[in-house]
Amino acid sequence: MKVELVQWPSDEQRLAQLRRDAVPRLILVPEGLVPPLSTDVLEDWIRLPADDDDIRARVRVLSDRAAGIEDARVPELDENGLLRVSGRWVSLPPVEHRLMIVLLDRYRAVVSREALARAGWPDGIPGRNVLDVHIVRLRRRLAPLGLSIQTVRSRGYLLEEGHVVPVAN
Amino acid sequence: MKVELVQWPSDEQRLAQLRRDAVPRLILVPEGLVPPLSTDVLEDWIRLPADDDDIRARVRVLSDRAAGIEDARVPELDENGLLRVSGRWVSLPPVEHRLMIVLLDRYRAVVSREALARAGWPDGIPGRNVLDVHIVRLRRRLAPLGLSIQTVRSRGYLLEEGHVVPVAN
DNA sequence: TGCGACGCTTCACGGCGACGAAACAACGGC
DNA sequence: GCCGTTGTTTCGTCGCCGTGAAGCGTCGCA
Repeated sequence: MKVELVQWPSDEQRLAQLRRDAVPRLILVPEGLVPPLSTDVLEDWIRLPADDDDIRARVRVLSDRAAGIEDARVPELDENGLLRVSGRWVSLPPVEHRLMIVLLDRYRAVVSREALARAGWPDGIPGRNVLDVHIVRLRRRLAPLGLSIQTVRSRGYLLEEGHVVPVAN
Repeated sequence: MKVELVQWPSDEQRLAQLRRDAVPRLILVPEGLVPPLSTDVLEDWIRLPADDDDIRARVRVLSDRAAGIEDARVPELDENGLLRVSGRWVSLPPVEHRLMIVLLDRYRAVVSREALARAGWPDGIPGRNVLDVHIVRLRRRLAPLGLSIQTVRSRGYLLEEGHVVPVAN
């Protein structure tokens, strides 16, 4: 993941934005100025003037950390129906658990309604509307984890990271 | 928490030990040498010669991070039924003690009701509802320690740090 | 352009089972 | 005796799941 270089204190506003967006960043602090401190593991700073290799070293570490956090963002489903993503979790009831297995198996790809129906109800689907209802319920349960199910009309559904709606101030 | 200062590369062995012990540490790197890099959030380095304030700043951040991790550390249960977490403690009666052993063994993972029943009553469970009642009592005892037992419906229970529930409007 | 068919979303409802919690009684150590 | 622990009963609550129905946009077709 790309690491942003931030001039201090001239880039203060940009720094605030990068912090909100959880973007890894290295703050360049001129001689004589106090660095802005944070325990955020995606933030680091370096005193100027600095060796290019030192800057590269700190950028490298930040980038590796971001990659590690990124890995933690891919959802994991255990055999008990517990779905974990980036530290948080929800428990999925039996039907939604079975649906989630195939959705995760084809993460970011389309899964047909038939495939979902077979996964959710191996003994045959009870009603014509059941799948739709369970998709709605699954959507609501996934939202707090930052996951969303997209509809691909007349093709099926697709699981992906939720879209972060830009907050209008 | 105390942050260790490490001379590089002369303190290399000590550094390895500190890493194993998860002790926060700041590595002092003389001019011209390549710093040892790690994504460990409890490790940082600084190029010499450095301003005392800069060293203090980095030590401060490491210390704050260690404090944050300290708060989240896993609870410990001794053979007398004393449960300690972040300085505070409670004493657990026999049944709850045995339940707690398996809950801690699978910290943050689901423990089935059957497993809990076997742990709590090795000679067979007396009644149908006993486990539920003891879970309730355990919950009340754990709450002051910031621990909570989550229900995973029809699958079991799960022990974790208590949730600070963000109040919705 | 207007209309209906279709696909999808969402809600409200009822049945069922799992779980929560209070209240009470029995037991035992200090 | 007093208090903490334990088991039991009982009742209330909540989650899960299927069903019916209303709403809405898209597409095909006359």
